[in-house]
Amino acid sequence: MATKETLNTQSNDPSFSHILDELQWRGLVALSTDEKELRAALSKPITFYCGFDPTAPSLHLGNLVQLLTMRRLQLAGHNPLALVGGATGLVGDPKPNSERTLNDRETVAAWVEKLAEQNRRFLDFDGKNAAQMVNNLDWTSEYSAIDFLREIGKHYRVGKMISKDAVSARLNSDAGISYTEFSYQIMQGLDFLELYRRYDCVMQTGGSDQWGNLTSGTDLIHKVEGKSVHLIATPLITNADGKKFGKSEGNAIWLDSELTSPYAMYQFWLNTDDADVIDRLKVFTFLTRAEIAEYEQMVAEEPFKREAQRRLALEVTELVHSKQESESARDASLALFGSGDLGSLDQKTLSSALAELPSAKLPRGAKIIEALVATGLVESNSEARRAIEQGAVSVNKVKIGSEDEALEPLASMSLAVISKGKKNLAGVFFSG
RNA sequence: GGCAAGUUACCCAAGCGGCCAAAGGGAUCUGACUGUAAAUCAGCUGGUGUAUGCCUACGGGGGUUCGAAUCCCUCACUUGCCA
Repeated sequence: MATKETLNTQSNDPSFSHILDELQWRGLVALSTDEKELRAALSKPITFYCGFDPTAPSLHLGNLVQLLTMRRLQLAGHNPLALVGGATGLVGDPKPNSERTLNDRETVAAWVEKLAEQNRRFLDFDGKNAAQMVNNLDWTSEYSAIDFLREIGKHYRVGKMISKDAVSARLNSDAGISYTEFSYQIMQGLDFLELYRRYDCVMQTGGSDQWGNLTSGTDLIHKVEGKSVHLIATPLITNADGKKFGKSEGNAIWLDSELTSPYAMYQFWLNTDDADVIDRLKVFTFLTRAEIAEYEQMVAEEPFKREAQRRLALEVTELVHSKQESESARDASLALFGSGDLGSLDQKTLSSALAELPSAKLPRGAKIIEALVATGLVESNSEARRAIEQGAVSVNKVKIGSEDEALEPLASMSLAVISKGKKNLAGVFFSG
């Protein structure tokens, strides 16, 4: 993968003497099992795992928190197992408000492949403490219902299962909960047990919203094997303004460049709130404590320069995509937002900037409305008209007053920049 | 298995024969102010495009009626109580 070189540049901050100290400083430990024991366990190389369920064709920023936590642990000498939920994805973990719709087996299997592929870009699968990929379908598919109920189910008390947040929230909601989703915690417990047996895996990491499912495994191992194993739960990343983190225009930010372009990724991070940017640098970059302290000062003294946001955007875009794509995204952002005068840019700069944006090929003389729809800036003609009425639409940075105005190419070029609002830009390439 | 209540747009939720493309929140989007920030204020939010039109939409299907989100039947799902 193109990001192998990026992996090689990563390291933990040597100013921390214990990996747990660094994780805590980065705000990555929301909950954990007994800290003393955890600290002791982490002082020598251990094997740990984190699971990713195939609920979509790509991982998103929430998963990136997990991936980076795993990577930091790997850099500290521990052995990561990246688990893809070929089995748990067929069942579905309980969401707080609604029952999931089951995806068919082919879809889940295809998504498993995609998630596995993405995992390979964030962890090192070569070298001395190489990561390994595991799929829980490998050990669950061989269980018969009877074996499952006798060997695993017997260790679970319904009272305790019901009291877990994810389940009780659903029991108290209108949606209720199916037996299928109710059983999810048992499957996750089984995963940990199997990995403990097969790989001597003694720690699991995951999101704090999964705490109930994480403890399912430690409890099971304690009962069956009489051993204490460990957990680290990362906090749910939230924004200072209370809005959901990791969404842009209501859509998730995906790690797959087909779903979220490097440019969109860069823009997302560039728009990080001042109040959040330092926390984000800690969680999503490998900058050291000292470097981040410098940015903290910059944010306090000259927030309008947005140095921290720029660095954050560049770093994370490189991490998720590549150095080259990250720099292109940055250059495109500078070109399109910078001077305000697109005419001063040469065709080459502008073309490469537009390549980062959604775009459409249209015949000369096409209507502005057509361009808005064709580029995907709006979803319907009505929405396009509404946007124009609201004064949201510009062509080549010049505001459009009426839908009848001509869609002119920029200067002597055969392209135009069309925008809805300040941040939604698209390119139009004229043919003929 | 029985009884009761419920299923409304992205989410919550009102409406209980015509004035319903559906109140009110929330969320997204847009404008102003700014730093591509936050906060604040304002506006939009089914489609078609200009027709007091038409199409689609109040869980699915069927019916009553000039007219149904609203009444009836039926199916599915959800919740609660009883078994």
